[in-house]
Amino acid sequence: MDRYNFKSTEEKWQKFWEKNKTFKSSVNKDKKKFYCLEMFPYPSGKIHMGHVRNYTIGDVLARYKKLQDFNVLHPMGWDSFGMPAENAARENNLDPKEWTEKNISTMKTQLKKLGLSIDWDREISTCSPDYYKHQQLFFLELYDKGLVYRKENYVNWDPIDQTVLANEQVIDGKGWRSGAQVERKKLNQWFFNISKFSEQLLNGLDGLSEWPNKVKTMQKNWIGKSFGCEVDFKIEGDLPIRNIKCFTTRPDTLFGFSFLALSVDHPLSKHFEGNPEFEKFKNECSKTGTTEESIAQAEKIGFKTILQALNPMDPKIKVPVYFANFVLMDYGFGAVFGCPAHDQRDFEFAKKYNLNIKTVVRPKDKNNDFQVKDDAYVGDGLMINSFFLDGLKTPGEAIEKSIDYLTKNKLGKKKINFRLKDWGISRQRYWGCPIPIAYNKNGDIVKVPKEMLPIKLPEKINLNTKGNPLDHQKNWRKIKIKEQDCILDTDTLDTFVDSSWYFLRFCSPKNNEYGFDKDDIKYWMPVDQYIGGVEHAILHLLYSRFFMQALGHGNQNFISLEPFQGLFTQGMVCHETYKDEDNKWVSPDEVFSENGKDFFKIKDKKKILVGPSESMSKSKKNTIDPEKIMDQFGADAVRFFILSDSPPEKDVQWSEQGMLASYKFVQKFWILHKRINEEINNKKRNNKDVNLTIYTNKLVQKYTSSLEKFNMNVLIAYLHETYNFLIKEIEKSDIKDLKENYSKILILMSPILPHLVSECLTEIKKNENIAWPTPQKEYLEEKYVNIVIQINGKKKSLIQIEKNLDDKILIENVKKDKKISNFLEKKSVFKHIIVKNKLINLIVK
RNA sequence: GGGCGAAUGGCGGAACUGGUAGACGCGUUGGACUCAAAAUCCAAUAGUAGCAAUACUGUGAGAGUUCGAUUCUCUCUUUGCCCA
Repeated sequence: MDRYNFKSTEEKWQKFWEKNKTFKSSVNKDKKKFYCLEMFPYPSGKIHMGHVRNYTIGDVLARYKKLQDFNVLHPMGWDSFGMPAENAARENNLDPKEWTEKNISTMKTQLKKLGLSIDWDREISTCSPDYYKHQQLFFLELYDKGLVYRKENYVNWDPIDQTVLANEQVIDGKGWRSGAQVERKKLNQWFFNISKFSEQLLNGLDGLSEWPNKVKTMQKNWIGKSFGCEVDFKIEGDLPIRNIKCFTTRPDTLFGFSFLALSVDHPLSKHFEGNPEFEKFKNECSKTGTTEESIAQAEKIGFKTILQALNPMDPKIKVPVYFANFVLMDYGFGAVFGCPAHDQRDFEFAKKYNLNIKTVVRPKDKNNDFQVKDDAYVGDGLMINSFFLDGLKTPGEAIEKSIDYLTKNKLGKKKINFRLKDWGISRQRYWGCPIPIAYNKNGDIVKVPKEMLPIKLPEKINLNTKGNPLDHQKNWRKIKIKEQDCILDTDTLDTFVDSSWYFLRFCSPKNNEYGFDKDDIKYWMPVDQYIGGVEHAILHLLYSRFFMQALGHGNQNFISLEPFQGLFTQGMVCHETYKDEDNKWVSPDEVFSENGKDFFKIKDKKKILVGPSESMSKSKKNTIDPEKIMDQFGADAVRFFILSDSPPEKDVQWSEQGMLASYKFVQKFWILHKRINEEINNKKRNNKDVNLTIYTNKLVQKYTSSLEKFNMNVLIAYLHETYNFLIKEIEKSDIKDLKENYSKILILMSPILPHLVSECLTEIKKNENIAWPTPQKEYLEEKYVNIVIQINGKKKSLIQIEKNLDDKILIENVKKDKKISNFLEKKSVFKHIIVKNKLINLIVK
């Protein structure tokens, strides 16, 4: 018999879908819509297995919903601005645009080869002026709403590359590329006022019932709402400063107050300018990066001032005021009060500068003499040495009472603080969306008028310059706005901005006037199911949620405030890692094994060290090229395998044997199909065997519910099971039933194996309608049931018996069972528990 | 250090609201076909004892709730992710 030719069949169907625009979508208010979206890829060159997994999961869902007669929107685009293009271009003397476009074209071909049900007419690319023009307009809109502002801020500065680094580009305090010690530097930067929406973004999470709790918790922690207190400290000393405000979440520990620490950027610092000691200290501070981690790890250092701060709880207690490297100006008020006994960081600082350490909280199991010794005590407990707070539980009672006291005496007040900071969106890069802002001769901000948008990036420029390449584009920078000579801002937008609204653009990708059409998004939004990697759990998802808030801010026409109704985060694709004797990574292509345990290099037969399975990455060379695999086994088999071995939310191990098994399934299913088709067309059999009908109806039910729950690996198990069942049933079943049930089974399979099934269905169903089956209740109910017989809760036997049998008759039957009667010979039953149609438990003594 | 999750055969993993643990796949073993191999097909496959029917043990460890716990509660161990 002919083997299944996946190559020609897959090509045939892909052409068919493209020619017939099978997956084209348009607004149709008579139908229920389903917006299925996978995170769009960065066009890095080729697709990788992570994409295959992500897009297969999404495609299965999209095809399933389409078969359920939803109006499905399933688009695809390119997150095409970003550093890799600029780096690649610089290294190989290329143009980022050409590099990006070439990659897009390669990857698009590869995605089409996977057989995805994408509406390619809606394809977008964020680096296209057609896209970023609207983004520039959004920027101006937000500027008008007061949600964009400019301020001086610290950045991670690489002194060798003369460039700003993102936090993740700082590794162990050094630049990822140059290896230079990263410095803190002040730069003028644009910010989105995301913190204005902290409360809304936090509360919005409660409504997202179809999001994983894990992601919601991560966002919650990131937003970091804390209840605390604003405290006013009176200051004594020779400077014209009489008080300093500070925020704290632990006002209960004020009696343990032993120093006040200020950021070197605190307004007070202006009194120390020119002081060489202070300047030296400030310089020292700038050597610490800006991440919370680097600050936590850095040695705590301080600069003592001549000032003294008074304890608001007891003004007789006076403590020194320091500048310290671990206090940042953008948290609280740039000032923290030090309580060394109950904060490890303060503890280290106090030890270093020999400051008083007074214990004010004791653990519940210690008495009032408890003294902090080698480490701060940061746990819960009871207050001690704190006058009117003594004996109160902390946190809780003690915090409440201390805030009451401060409020009554006008020394402070309750305050809510958020950890979420405003979103810095300026990047000193070329390959990004230009900021539509210019400056006149006086340096005033001048908005680029709407008619002049887009501000296009200059093309084919020299990238081998220090710092921001756009700084060197003197001609490009010149712009005349309302008769004024201005120069353009040279920063570009963080690429997270590009991805914060692309899901809106997909609703109206061709709209020239605005980023989207109001009616289109009213119909399509929100995204019903969003699918992507958990690595975007915080930033991308939070920024997108912010963007919806910002667009809706003061705009009654914009209703949909949460962009993603359902969220699914899939796990990574892993593979074993290989190293040769020189400790160099070796790719799976260069390795062979005869027994699956010992591996050798193909080239020189030398032994290979097998390392643990890790997520596929180019640096560890443990990647598998999806295109090669598709050429070898076909898209359907790859789709089948990538879903088969693990639940989609967990990591999956790539396995050559598993891949081969999936390929074999496709092949043997085709043979089965040929046999069934032969039966249907040439045999006449009319009998009352309902086994197949019962099986199919049960399958429809459990298959659909597993699919709804994203248990795709279970779907694959059901398909194997179904194959094993069909092969036995094929010559027994009534022909009409065979056709009907087999058609249903094919439709269940079609989201996973779309090419194979399309081919099979044309033979079986000819021109008949194709729709997702629903189970027929009469076949789900059974006459006979299996009753488990337990004795003292342990399974001893199993009987098949009529359904809904009377308890008495059931017990009689149970006692007749050989195994049970043997067991009961010397014992007596004094109780029984019956779970209807399932189980009987005899309690025996 | 804090938060969240996970732990089931040789391996990946199933198990509905507490009710037959190990579905399905991989691997392994035996058999059929073949001169032979590959492919394919059939069978077995949690452990221990037994020729066998069968019996006992068994879901990281320990306790608890229950007629009954992989599932619920507590403690611990290991591990993953996120935040620090």
